[in-house]
Amino acid sequence: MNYWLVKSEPTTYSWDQLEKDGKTTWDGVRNFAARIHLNTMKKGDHVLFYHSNEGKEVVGISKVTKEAFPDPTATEGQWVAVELAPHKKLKKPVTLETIKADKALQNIYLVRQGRLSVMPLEKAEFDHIVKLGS
DNA sequence: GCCAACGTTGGC
DNA sequence: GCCAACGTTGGC
Repeated sequence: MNYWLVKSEPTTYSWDQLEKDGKTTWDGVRNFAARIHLNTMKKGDHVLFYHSNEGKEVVGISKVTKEAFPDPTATEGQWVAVELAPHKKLKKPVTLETIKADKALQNIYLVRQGRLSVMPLEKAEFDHIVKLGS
């Protein structure tokens, strides 16, 4: 089992929308590093859902329900998408501020490399964020 | 293959 | 709305 974090601007696609839809195709990723991560995702992996720009907080845990397949929105290039479904909403969102202030989370990509939209997490880091949110 | 210029993302 | 950071592109 691997652990991940994906970002979305809530004005584009929010956690609430994911809960309403029941599942979604996570497409539109056009970044080489992010693509490698999408390709590594396995069915059942847990994925933290982060709202960028508005909120700037981790709001829920989603699950990979379909492993990487060709991105239907890509007209050129070998881009991939996965399918995600909501798993559990965090009782209280974990803000970027909290994460930045937490010694155990200093090394996650979210802090070190703000622009990456799909990133891996260590199990300990994942568990820690979930704990902060419960 | 290097590096400058440019575009995009995302925090503030 | 601004700007820093970083990825990508293109000229040499």
